[in-house]
Amino acid sequence: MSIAKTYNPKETEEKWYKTWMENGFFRSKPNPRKQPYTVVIPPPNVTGVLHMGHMLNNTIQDILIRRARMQGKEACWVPGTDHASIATEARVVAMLKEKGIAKTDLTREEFLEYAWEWKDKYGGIILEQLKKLGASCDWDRTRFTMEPDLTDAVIKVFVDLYRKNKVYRGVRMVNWDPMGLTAISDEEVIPKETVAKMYHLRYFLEGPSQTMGSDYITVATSRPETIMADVAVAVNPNDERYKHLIGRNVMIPLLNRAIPIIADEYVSVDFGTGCLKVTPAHDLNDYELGQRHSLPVIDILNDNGTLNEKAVLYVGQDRFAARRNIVKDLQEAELLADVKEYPSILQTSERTGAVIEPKLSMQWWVKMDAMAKPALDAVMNDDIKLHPPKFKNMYRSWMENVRDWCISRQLWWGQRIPAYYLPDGSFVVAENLQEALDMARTQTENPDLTEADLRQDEDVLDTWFSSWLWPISVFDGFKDPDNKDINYYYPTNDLVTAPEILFFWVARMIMAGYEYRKEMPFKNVYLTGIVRDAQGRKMSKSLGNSPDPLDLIEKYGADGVRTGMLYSSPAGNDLLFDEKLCEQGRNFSNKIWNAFRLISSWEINNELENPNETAIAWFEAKFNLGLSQMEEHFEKFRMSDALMTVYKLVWDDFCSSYLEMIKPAYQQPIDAATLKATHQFMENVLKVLHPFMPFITEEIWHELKERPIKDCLIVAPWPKVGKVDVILLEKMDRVLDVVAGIRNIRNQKNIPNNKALPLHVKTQSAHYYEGFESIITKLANLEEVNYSENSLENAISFVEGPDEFFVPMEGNIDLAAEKERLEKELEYAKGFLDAVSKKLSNERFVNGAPAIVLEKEYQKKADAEAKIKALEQSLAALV
RNA sequence: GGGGUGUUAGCUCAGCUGGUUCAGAGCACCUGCCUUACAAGCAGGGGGUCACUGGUUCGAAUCCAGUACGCCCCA
Repeated sequence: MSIAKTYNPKETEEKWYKTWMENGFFRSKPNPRKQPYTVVIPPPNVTGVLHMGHMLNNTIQDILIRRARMQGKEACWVPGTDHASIATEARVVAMLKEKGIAKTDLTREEFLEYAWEWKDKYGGIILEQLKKLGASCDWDRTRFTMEPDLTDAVIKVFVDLYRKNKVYRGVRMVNWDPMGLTAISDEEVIPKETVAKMYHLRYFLEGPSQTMGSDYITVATSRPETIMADVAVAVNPNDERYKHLIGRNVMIPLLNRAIPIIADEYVSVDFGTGCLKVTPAHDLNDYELGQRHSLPVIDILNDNGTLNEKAVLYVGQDRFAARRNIVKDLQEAELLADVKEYPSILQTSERTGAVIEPKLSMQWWVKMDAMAKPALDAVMNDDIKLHPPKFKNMYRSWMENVRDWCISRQLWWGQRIPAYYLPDGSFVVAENLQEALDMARTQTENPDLTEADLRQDEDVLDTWFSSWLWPISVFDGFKDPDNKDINYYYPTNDLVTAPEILFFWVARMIMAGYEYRKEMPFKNVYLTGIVRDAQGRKMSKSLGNSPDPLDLIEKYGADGVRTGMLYSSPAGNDLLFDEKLCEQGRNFSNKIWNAFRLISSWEINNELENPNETAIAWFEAKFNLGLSQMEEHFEKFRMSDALMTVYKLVWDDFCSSYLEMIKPAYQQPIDAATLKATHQFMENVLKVLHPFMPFITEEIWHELKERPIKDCLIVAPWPKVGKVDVILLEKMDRVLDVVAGIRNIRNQKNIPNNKALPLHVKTQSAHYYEGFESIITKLANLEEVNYSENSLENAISFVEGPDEFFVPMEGNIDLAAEKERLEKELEYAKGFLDAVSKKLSNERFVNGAPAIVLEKEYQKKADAEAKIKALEQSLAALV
């Protein structure tokens, strides 16, 4: 049989993904005999297409799931998408616009019809893409945050929290787009750097002036047109300039309304004039300041950005026209002291380009304090572990200063808030209209109320208000709180997500978990870094620096891309992605492929003795050591290190060392025992590689020998760590160093590899090399090995441990160079001995250091002395 | 402004509660090889004042303080 010289991922990937699906290997159902291992996917946005962040995140989840599955756990990875109200609505609005339809022309119902149509058409793309990556999700469990069951859950929770007084209605500052006449989210606000003008205005003190010339204070503002909404002037309590004025009143320029001077730490002394006019209706910080000091709120703007009658002056003018006019009037009244330019950031609307107006409006909120408490404790006491733990601090500072959560959005795509307003202005909150009507009738004592009298809230709920229920709702834990699935799979095990949403999402899931299941939603949170380009820039569509993951898979194979993603992604650190990493991944695939080719090319000869016992015992030890290191990395969620451990185990130990040791001469057969052991090793190697590189390993698993189709690697048992023969490993380390020493001589002296060399070993303990001689001979291509207690003349030598190795050169030696090399080595050894001796002659060290350390130092000293002696003899022999 | 976190080879990072010849790995680089598993490869090699300054200690990349620079979160 002939096997392709390079691995061909494409058909392999399709074939095995299909086979895994057909055999239901991804599927999971509660199995009391097995330990559950559960991961819920961070639901990608339905509008999304696969980007590098998803690649990293889902590769990691797949690795965890595949390993758990092989470990014999009931592995369940639940996939799904979230409805992404803002993004999806924007997408649908754009699509409608192309068709010449404006959102305002449609009713809510008509719009939603278009939106669902859009979702059905495009919403599944990203999940299909995940399959290309090899993601072994239980696709039968795919959920969507706006599907009926999950919507019911959201409504139920809203109503429940409202009744527990944890949801309330209150005023909040939103980003108002006066042109689009809608509130928009922070994400839709585009900051633009501009040079703004700072106007210095004179506010005269109320009452009789004390001294001439100091009877006013100067307030700096960039928005003079809002002075009519002023309710106070604030100064820093430590500001010597104004301390004496705190508590007095000043008059608003032009308007001549009196407002108080108040003191607040918020005001910075060195910005502007140190006097801040407080306009709670038109600035978020001012609003909070106003709340702290119980100041009134005067809103002087209409929704379209013109001034209303509360402004008294400039009524009906647009805010910018009003600004021009008031500046002129202030100047004429000599109330404008100065105008200064300063760099500022202007917030504009992504939709219309209009300057955003901070505007107070009625919103729905979730009270956070009570729910935050158990969620904070769970993380601080490590019930829920964050990986890496450095995020604990960040988590704590956020949870300790948590603000109430605004959950209403002025959109249509999403779950409509189940609050129903009555004709008298009051409202009821209920799971459905019928219930709402009953409540309304009771509340108003008016049995004649009809459905038509109720008006449901126009807003929808924040998408996070769906996502925070995800680990519970995907198992129908709200619909049926005691069902088999939720009881078995919850709490889930590991969550893999990005640090940016630690608060938005992770913290809130923890809150929901304790609120509704009295239990954490997951035990570990693995936080991945941000995928950046090689220059460290965040990958983004606008920069165009993000490769298309599917192109990469096409080019390097899914296995290659998976390993490429992982090579440089320590937990929580950003990953500087470079296509070269995928290339490295592909090369690794190829390496594995060729190891397989070699093994499968061997003909067996049952007559032969096994000459490879040492090599076999060694690799077994090496494998067990590697496996145990890998398990340790997995325990700590150090995926990159786990991969690197296998990488080196496979490439260096298995391929470069083990296979070279046992490889029969060209076209020679191999003995049965060695072949059997090697097959076993190969299978074990494939197993530990499988979570990282599922496709190639499954392919080789089946190529290696005929197996029934159900006997797939994906469900093969994970190897257990066996005994590690440490002594054997140590000996082989020295042996391989000897081999490297000889190869080095070859390199330096340009001796071709196919020329066999004699080796002379000067040693007191030739038996040390028993069992290894054939290995050294084979790897270094020797013709003979001699042992003696003497040096050899006319040879190049090197020292390993207590022994010295000589390769005769028949006069082909550069004596001077050789001498220099040995002297250099000798000098280093002497220096080292000096340092050790000094340490050992230091009484305080000898008294203070633990016995183990001392012992090591004495050993070091003895080794160094032996080495020096050997080197000196070699030098002597040179002459 | 507040808080967090980091600075180790050209790049990306390990280095746990101070103590092995401790200064490491992968990639990149240099040299020599198309040696019938693999040039997507093999063999070998060079490369770092562990950001800076001071302190604790018999001993510091590791602990402490300060400085510089970077990143993240919140305002």
